[in-house]
Amino acid sequence: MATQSDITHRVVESILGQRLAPGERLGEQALADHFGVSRTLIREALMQLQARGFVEVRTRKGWYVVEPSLDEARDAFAARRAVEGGMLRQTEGRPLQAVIRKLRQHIKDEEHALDDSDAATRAFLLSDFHVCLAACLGHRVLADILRDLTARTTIVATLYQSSHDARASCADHARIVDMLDCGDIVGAERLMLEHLGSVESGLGKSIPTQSDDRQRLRATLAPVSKPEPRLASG
Amino acid sequence: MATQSDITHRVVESILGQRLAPGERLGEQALADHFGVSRTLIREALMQLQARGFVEVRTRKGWYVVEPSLDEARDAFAARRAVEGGMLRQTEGRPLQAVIRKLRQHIKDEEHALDDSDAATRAFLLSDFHVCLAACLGHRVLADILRDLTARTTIVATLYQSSHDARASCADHARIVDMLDCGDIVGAERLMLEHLGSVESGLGKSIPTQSDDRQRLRATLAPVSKPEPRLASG
DNA sequence: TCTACATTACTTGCATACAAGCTTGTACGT
DNA sequence: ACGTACAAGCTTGTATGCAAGTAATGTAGA
Repeated sequence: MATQSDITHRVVESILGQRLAPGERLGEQALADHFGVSRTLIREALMQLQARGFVEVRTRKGWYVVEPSLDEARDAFAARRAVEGGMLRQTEGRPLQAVIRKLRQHIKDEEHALDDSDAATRAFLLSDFHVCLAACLGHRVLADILRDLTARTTIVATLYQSSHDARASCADHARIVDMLDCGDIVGAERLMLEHLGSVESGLGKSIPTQSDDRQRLRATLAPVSKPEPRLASG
Repeated sequence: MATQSDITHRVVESILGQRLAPGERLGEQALADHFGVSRTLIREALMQLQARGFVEVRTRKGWYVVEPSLDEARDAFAARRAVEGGMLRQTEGRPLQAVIRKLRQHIKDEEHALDDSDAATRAFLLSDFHVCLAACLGHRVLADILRDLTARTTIVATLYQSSHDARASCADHARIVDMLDCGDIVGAERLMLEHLGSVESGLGKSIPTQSDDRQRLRATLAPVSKPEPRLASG
């Protein structure tokens, strides 16, 4: 038996792990069956996710993971630059030893995941670094905000097939922490902005077609030229 | 007949207008009766408001407007400093004429409200300035975030009876826009941080009593010393 | 008079039932 | 053969009903 918290957590985790694709349909009954609860609970969870900007409802048609436009995608990155840049700048003159220790541990986890873990874990950890940074700095509200913002940019990255490499992101993170360790806050802020910029610049290479349904359909109906490595079954 | 949007909007507006006090109880049936809908819709709206951090539910007891602790209050202000400071800094080198024109109009509205309008409108406009700033700069996501953040600090201000004057805030806003007009972004950022700091510094003078119910009761039962100008009825 | 306990009223938690609408499939008319 | 009208099934939207728990009240006993 699952609670609303379980449901919302699982959905957010799936988004952060890039297992839930933008435009994907979330049927109430299907979710209810999956979690073993009634549609009421599912609905309440979806409402919360809607308020956080993860899903949207098309009346009498269904719930869908949001599909940000290119403008909205850029807006989300701009928001992250403002928030994360501003946050770093506000830390000027604070003791950071404990923070740095925790962040180094997080980066170690990222590196391990690069070799060992699945793509979902990798994507999750890379996003979680930014949340963790806020949390380590004692910013609870900003941590919550960044969880939602990174999820949004993760959706964007999934949608526009960001070309940015996981290893590059991890290396960026390490450099940021190094800079913090030097006590160079402004430098760390600069690196953070560059990091976000490079992730964003991987976007826009492939623009999705109008409606997701159409896009989905088109992708499904073009199996010949599709560059997928191999198909497990079917 | 009201939709969820109506309900959430009205609640948020009431919070921004300081008509809904922190700790205030929101009975599902009472809201349902008020809006002329069933508890289901009310519940869904409350779930959204919960996800946005405005209300919390105590199981089998009721829904309440959140009552941030002093720590949470400071955290909210810290978040606003990071977000609004970072946002301003990101505007470096952008044309601001149209933005400044809109903000000047907004400040005019604030000044009018200082003389003519009720306290709710005043409080709403003062908060809305910050949302408007984000929106004028083209930051939709940040505007949404700031709407929630300003609401949270408004709750805080209500709870801790911030001593900061509406006129002072309005003057601060005007100075910030003037600084933007000079093209001095960094100066505007500094003024913004000072503004937020002075609002925050009005806090903590009076610590609220234990339970809000008792506090509310006490306020209700002390009509003699209550400094309200007049009572419309009852 | 004070305390312990049962009862009662009230509130949320969750599921189910029904209404409204969209999509799809089919048959009929042209 | 083609287009339209109609009907069936599935999905969301909303209300209602019942279960579970809390707080308050009244009552009996010391």
